[in-house]
Amino acid sequence: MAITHAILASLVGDKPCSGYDLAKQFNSSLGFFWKASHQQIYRELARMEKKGLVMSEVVQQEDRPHKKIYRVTDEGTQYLVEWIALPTEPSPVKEDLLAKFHVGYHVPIHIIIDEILRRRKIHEEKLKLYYEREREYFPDVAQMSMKAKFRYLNLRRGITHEASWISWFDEALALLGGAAVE
Amino acid sequence: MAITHAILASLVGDKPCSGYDLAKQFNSSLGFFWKASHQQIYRELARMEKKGLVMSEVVQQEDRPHKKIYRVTDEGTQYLVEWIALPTEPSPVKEDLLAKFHVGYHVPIHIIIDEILRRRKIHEEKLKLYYEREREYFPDVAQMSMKAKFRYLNLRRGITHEASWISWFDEALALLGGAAVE
DNA sequence: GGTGCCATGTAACGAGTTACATGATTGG
DNA sequence: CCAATCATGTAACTCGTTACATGGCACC
Repeated sequence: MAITHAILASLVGDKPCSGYDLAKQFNSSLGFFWKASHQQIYRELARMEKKGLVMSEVVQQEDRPHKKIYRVTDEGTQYLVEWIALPTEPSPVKEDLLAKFHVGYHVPIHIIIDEILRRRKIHEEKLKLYYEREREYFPDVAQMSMKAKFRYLNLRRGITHEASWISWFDEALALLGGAAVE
Repeated sequence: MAITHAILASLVGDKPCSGYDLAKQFNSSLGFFWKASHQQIYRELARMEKKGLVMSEVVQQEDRPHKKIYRVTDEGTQYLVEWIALPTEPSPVKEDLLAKFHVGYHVPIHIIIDEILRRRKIHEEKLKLYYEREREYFPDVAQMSMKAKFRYLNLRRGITHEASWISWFDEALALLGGAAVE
């Protein structure tokens, strides 16, 4: 029962929108806390509507396919608020790269080093993107609404997360004798 | 196709063992890169045996239930090594707490603060545990076998991960005006 | 003419969780 | 006597991924 919460949080925290819009958001800003494919989102929205947590309205558009806009019902809002008050455990870890490291000494070291360099780049690009967003959207940290503070903190979580990966990659390269990062 | 890899990595990187043993390990050392319940592990082992990736042998014990010890076949080893050479993407993010933050301004602030303090404690305890293990098992970083280096790096990943959470929690407390951490 | 975006979905499968079930031994 | 540990599993369900399907418009 977790993608339900992510969808509710999105519809309440931002605004009513279509499954298509949600799918896009889950690949960008909402991607800080959740990833989901459009198929999963459509299926879940249908279920949630059956349960009365959201309601939909079809909107016709010119020169474009129709949209099905979903909004959260009172029942859905209550459900979300009650959930927030419940304690949450850290999310379970699933990280392929660490499984590879567990047996890394069984393969030629250059395979590992190459993979580290490749992954490091990915995380570095993401970090750069987050820093840009930070400069653009949150220039004045001292003067922020409550809503802005929470959004800022989510972005900051993305930043600390990516930064911790990068510092670990550098540690790994130093220990395994990989080439210096340009 | 991912728990397969985690199980193979465990059996190859440590030693042949039972589903029960695997389940325990997935809650401790292997827990750095994977979490799995015993039900899931038993099911997956059965599937893997059917595919020929592992083979089992029943071992009778005195005063205890029998054990079914699994070991990796040549085919399984090859499958694992080939997988390691493939690139891996960062694991998808799913973090309830950030979904809560997305709509955090809709609930009384003390609920959020309490949850931050509770979660911070959990991560702090884990970090402490990891540091102890670091001191105990890896006292001499300069002199390590290849295998030890990889194990050490996985532990270090746990450490950087937990540390990044804690620094973020402190940031959040400062911004949201929570009580100072004792 | 091809690629990509807009916008919806279905179907099949594999991954992961929760509940249920059994039965012996050890330790407080 | 109760709880925990050892050790196995089945069944039912939801979550998540991959593949398939449709069809129009915009841009190069």
